[in-house]
Amino acid sequence: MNKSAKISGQQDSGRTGLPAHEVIYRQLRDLVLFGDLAPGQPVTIQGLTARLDAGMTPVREAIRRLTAEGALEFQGNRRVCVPLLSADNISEIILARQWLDPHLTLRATERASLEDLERLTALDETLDAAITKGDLRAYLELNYRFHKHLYDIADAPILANLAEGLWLRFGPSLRVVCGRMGTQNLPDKHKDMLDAMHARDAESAARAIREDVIQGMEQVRQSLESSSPAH
Amino acid sequence: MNKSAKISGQQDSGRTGLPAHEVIYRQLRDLVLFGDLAPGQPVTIQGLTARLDAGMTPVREAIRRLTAEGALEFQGNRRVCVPLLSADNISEIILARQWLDPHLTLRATERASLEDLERLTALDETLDAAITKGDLRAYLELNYRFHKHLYDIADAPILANLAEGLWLRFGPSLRVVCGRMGTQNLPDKHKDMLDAMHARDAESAARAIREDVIQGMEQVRQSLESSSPAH
DNA sequence: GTCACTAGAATATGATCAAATTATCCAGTG
DNA sequence: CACTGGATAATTTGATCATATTCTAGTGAC
Repeated sequence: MNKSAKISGQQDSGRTGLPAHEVIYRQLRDLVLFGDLAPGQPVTIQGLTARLDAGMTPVREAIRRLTAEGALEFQGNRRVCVPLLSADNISEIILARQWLDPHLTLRATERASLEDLERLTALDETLDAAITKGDLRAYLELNYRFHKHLYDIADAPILANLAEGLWLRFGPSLRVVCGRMGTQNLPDKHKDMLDAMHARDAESAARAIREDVIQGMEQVRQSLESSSPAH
Repeated sequence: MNKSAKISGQQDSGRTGLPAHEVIYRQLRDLVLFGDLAPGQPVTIQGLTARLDAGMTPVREAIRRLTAEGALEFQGNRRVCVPLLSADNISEIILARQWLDPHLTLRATERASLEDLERLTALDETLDAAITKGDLRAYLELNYRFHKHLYDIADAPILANLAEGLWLRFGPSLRVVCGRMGTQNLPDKHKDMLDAMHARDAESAARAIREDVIQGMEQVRQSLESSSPAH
């Protein structure tokens, strides 16, 4: 009678057809991406099983994936934490995005359908609303989704994957910096970019995105530089 | 008497202090990197537990990590396989490496110690020996280690990580192409690059690496293009 | 300040359930 | 009578959990 007890075994306590480790991965990724986890904060398996109400195995696998993507960091002694980026690290990310984002924008401009342009415009308007309302969390998520949609349009899965990995790396630091400075003087070259895309002027669109990236990331770099000045 | 049987529970049947999942990860990564796994080949968890003589959990985690890095691919229906790259995929990788590798070489030239240069020279000589001997596997491994060491010298962990991820993606395809063409007309601009590094001519070194990358990767792209000609 | 001990967290295993692929069989047709 | 097509059964493989084991770090005593 107890031999066939409800030991469970598998998934889908929710309604999705997705495996649990996939669901947990996405939840944890969003936690990192939108700054719900602070840089330097330890990430424990048991803490996440409690926080996300999940089993140990799915949480383990999600942590492994995020670690491989650079969103989390092995601390040597089997501990995992959210990485603390140095100013040099940010410089690397700036360099990479300075090349990746314009290139993807170039391709996106050539391929974007009218629906795509409408979707981007709508996202940007919601983004503006979040800024004026001072809703930091919404800003971070919408800004990500704006760029993410741009990547998707570009139809270059590998390059887009690289770019997304960079977002995972600077997400926590971005949150800290924005939280420190408020949502006022945030960069928004999106309008210029959208105008250029509508005109199918790929070069101008790429240039606008490049400025958007540099402006935003330089603020992060400078903030990081002043908060940990000496080595 | 059997209750306390050798259920084991943990690691270190070898001698290393590394956790099993780390060891398995490296083994599986090398399998992908050096073409021991063919593109399209299914990767089963139970197959690997048998092949690598490991438990299920470490194998699972290794697969998750490699999947996150793009070395393996979820096939939707919970199956995992080695990715089959299209010519477009290779084009993306060429673009990225065309930017990444020269940049890293630039930095490496500025930072390389004499020991580093000696090590690179030694690696390249062993590489030449492998080519003349026609030892494909050794060529693949040494070529990787040559570039990897270059990345390490550059002292840019994030950019280096991106570059290594690209190697994982084209490793299996590279093996197929090289196996088809033999080890004769393989690119080797390493000599020019090393001369430039010795002279601390970073620009020339970067240019040499760029040609090396383009030559090698273009062969892969063209091979991919002819083997799957239609859209 | 060093060392032993303890508490807590991570690693790894095997058992068990679920799903997907493969193999098998039967019916209907040329 | 041989052959194709579809449905069902069997096997293989993946997903998840509970638990045992081991390592790390923190605590207190000497």
